[in-house]
Amino acid sequence: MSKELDKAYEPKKVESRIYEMWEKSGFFQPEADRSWADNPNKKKTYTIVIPPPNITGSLHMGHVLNATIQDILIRKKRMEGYQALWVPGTDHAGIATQNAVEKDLKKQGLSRYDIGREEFLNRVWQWKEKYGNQILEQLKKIGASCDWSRLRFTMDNAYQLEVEKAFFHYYKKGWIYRGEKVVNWCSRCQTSLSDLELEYKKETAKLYFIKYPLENGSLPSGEACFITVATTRPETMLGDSAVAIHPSDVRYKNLIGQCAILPLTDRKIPIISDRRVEAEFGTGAVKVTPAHSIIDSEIGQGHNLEFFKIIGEHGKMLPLAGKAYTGLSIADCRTKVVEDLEKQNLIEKIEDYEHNIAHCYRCGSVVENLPSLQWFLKMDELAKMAIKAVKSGKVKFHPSRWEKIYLDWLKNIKDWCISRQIWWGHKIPIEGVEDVLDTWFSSALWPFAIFENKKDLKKFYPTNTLVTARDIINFWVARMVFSGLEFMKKAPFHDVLIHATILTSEGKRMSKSLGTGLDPMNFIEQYGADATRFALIWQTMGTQDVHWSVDALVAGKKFLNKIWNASRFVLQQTENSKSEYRNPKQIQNSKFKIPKPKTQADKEILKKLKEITKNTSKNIDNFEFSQALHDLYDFFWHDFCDCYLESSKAQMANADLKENTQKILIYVLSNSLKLLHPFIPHVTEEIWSKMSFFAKALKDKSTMLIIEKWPTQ
RNA sequence: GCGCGAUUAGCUCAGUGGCAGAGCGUUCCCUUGACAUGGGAAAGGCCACAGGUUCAAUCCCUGUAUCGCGCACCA
Repeated sequence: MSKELDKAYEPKKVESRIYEMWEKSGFFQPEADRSWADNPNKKKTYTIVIPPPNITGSLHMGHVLNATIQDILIRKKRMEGYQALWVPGTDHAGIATQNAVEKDLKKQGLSRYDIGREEFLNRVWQWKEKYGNQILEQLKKIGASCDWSRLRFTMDNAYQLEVEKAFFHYYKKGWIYRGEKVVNWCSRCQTSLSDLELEYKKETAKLYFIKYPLENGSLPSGEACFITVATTRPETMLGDSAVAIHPSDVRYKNLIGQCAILPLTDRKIPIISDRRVEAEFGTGAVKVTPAHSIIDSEIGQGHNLEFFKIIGEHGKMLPLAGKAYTGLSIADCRTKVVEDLEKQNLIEKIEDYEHNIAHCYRCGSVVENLPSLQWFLKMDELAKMAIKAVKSGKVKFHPSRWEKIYLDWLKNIKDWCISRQIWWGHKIPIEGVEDVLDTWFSSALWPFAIFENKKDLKKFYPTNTLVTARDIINFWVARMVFSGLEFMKKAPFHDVLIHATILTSEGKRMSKSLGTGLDPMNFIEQYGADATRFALIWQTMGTQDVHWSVDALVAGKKFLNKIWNASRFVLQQTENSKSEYRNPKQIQNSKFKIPKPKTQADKEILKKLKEITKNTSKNIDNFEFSQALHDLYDFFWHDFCDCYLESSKAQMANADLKENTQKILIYVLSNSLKLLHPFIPHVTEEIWSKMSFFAKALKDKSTMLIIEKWPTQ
């Protein structure tokens, strides 16, 4: 026979049909009825909230790995009888989405200012309708068993209320304040940025050594009459308020308290000492520009220096820079300042210098420092809470080394600039303010803000496991922890699983702009979702980054075919059997007896099955997914197919052994399918349904593998 | 500057204080009734380098090199 199963496994014929079947069954919802009784975990919940992808893009390889891991965890818990809930959703992603829509507008020759705030926001919502769900459809394609009835978006009405509540909660505590501080400013996005939103890129620049004349004309030695400072930003000298040196720097000891004449201006600026100056850098004397450098602003505050804001929000020089420079771009101003200094012979030398320049993480423009009126959230108490949660073990990182990234950031944290001067986002709920909140302010509330009704909140919060990528440990994980502690009095999750990053086969970062990105949808199209899941998990051993290789996909495809054909064999061999073991009702019955071995081969395979059952559970619980999959692969391919299936052929020719062998075949296959199901759900469900077909029980959805009882021995 | 990770077969990676492993690739044999997307066999490794601990080190310790990644500085 083989009219029921094709000779080769063809995912395209199967996957979308199976997914629809699951969706219709309602089994993605934790409330769904289970067919089997005496479930010890019936009252327990197991919850995962998805890291909500941005509404700007489509899934990349990292998303697929991320989702596959969550799906493995959820599917196993579901089969163990838990009320397993995986909440899906998307993030409005303030700057990122706004930029995407602006780019779209630009094609029509428009800017957001041309159409105004209201119309612009309309367009963003239209964008969200159009593209926002694309990524969710892709999640379905890979088999993610999310509860779609609980789909959330960070700008849902109910969610907006939670954000407002959170804002006022902090506000009333006095933890949110408004102030003029020197912040990171992206002059393209026209908004402030937090420290985390900066990306540093190495660049070769010029280091200019500029001579500042001393007020009294000469050093006590009577030789030089300048103090030389080194800078890569000569144009910012127009906003200098001081020259600073390290207090213990003997070279300049006598100059402290004196003044220098700031060239190109008519200002006298004091020479001060400050421990933050590094004596080894440049000449050891540094120009202090309080308005355009964060560290200088701290020095400036400490010494009561004047702040000259000479660079504006659009990256143009302001009047305080002086008449000759007003209106120039930063680059033009630099050229002119250098020329003017050279005319006066005030440039001592120019050296090449390699350093890091801050760029906007969303648009890539160079970030300026400038004083700006912004909202801040006090971080000292919140950071303490978040540190304690990890140190006390209430929140656990896997692998634990990521704790350090988290703790180091929190230990040295500054107040969080939470206002952004963009239009798309949660408006700051204070009269007369046009700013919106940093997108991460709302993401930080995700694990509880998604539960709109109190019953759900009580039942599913705190969640169990957070599965995410390392680059948002501080952006997101840390902020969720303190938000959860502050608003819910409980950390939002217990385990934080930081998974591998998927790199190209050369070990390069996958990136659209570099053209090194691979679209996982192409793999799913060509090899199927199960093979893609297999390939990702197969390669993600330990927590090392993965050098993506198509070989693993091929291996996955072959393995699926192997399972398919082994199943075909077992079904053929048991087609006319009267064994109760063919009946899924029996298979799923917890009282289902383990067949008795009659031969050495029987004994071997049953022993191996017992081992693999134990190990698979253990490995999944320890987040060792790849190990679990490798072991299952070995077991199924070598122990079951190469050894037992071959032995079974002879055994079935023996009338005394035939029926018992059939029982064992069915037993081992059905347990294998269960163990494999979290990893490769479609093919296993499809085969399972064929087994049901032989028992003429297809119509009963309670026989679906997705809710089968997870094997325990 | 500080820290983290890696270095094992041609490639991608597991692994263990006591004969070195997988997938893919390569070579040879097998068109046997689940599967040629298969089966059987084989070749291929000074486990980065140098010291140390040990009866024994690829594994533990110290150092070096190379690659990758964070953080800080980035005047």
